[in-house]
Amino acid sequence: MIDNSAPATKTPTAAEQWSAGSYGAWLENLEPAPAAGDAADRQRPMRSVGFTISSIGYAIARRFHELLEPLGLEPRELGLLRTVASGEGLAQQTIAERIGLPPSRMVALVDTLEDRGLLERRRNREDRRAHAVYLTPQGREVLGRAFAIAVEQEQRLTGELNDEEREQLLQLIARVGVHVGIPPEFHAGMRHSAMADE
Amino acid sequence: MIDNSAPATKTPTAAEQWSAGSYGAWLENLEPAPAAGDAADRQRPMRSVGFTISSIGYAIARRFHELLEPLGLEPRELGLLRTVASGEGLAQQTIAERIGLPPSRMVALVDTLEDRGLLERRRNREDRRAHAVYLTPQGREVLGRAFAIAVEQEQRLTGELNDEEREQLLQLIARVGVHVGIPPEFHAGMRHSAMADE
DNA sequence: TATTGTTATACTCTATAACTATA
DNA sequence: TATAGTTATAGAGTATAACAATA
Repeated sequence: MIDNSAPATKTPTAAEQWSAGSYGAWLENLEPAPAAGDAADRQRPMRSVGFTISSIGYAIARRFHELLEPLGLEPRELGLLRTVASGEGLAQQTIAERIGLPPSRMVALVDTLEDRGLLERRRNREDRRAHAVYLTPQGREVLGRAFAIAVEQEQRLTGELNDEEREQLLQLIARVGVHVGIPPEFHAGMRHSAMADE
Repeated sequence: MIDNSAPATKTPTAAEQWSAGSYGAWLENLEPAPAAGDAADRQRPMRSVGFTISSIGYAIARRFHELLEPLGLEPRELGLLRTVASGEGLAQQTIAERIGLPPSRMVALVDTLEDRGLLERRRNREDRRAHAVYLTPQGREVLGRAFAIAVEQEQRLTGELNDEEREQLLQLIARVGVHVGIPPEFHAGMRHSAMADE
């Protein structure tokens, strides 16, 4: 049996946020969906910009996740490695704050990467409460390989666009993104507080 | 303590897929990230098409989730309502298959919407194992309101684009989407089997 | 008394598989 | 024996808050 008492004001999980259903599908016409049984109609791509960006964006992120698997690296772990690389010696919680993660979640995240020898914690001498986080040489190497994978995917994705089209696409998306607050440095999925008010 | 024995071959959760970190951030240069402490640099938008689409797409879906809250409707529930509307009287598991959900998950989903009076189950007379699912008048009304919300968001998102630019954007994204398998009818986040092989 | 990092805990979402009732 | 739907269960991911060490 299901508890259905309250409409739930809680923080939405990533899964909830992403299963956006097919909200833009009606934008073509007022029929709520293509006729049942007509498989061809159901294959017709959506004409909603919002729906299309979020759906394809989801597929791209999932694909990247798969591409990263040979490295044994989760996208979130990669995000952490990169953040550490951007300022080695930062305190654990400073990093957590920067990428919008609660400190308690950082612990396990850093643990696994430290166990794999990709980064290391050192006690800060001036404030012995704090852990300064550093990349290991191996961490730097893995970071480089992940970089190469990202570049490859980008090239595959945009391979058939010429430079002008690619620039055009980036600018058009950016103009759409303004209305949800362009997520600047870190992927919007990494933190839950990046939403603009609109 | 964390079990870090295996690199995890399991099905990634939506959260894992989405927290793509900032994989495209390096595409501008080989520096793994803007210099620490330089807040202005960290605000600089990414120049990676893949990163940008997935990050903004995430923000759009999350925003839509928020916009839907006054209706007390989750995006996934909306997806179900719409699918039911596209073929009323379909069996529960037929719908599940169509939107790529395991039958067991359909149960609670239909339960909550039935409890709220938005749809109803009727026993199929010819096969009394099957539940035919129908919208109620109230369900139809909520569907209409959700539709209006989706249209509003689309207009806000693309308000400053003219028709030509909007069409251009859709086509450019579609050309990128080909490489991850364009999710046609349902949002890629709704099912886990929509990935193309590339 | 406040802060860094850690651990404990409780809650949600999920897939799998066992179960029932019909066929 | 197979299928539609349901329920039970176990696992992962998460946020919150209590905790220890240090300031």
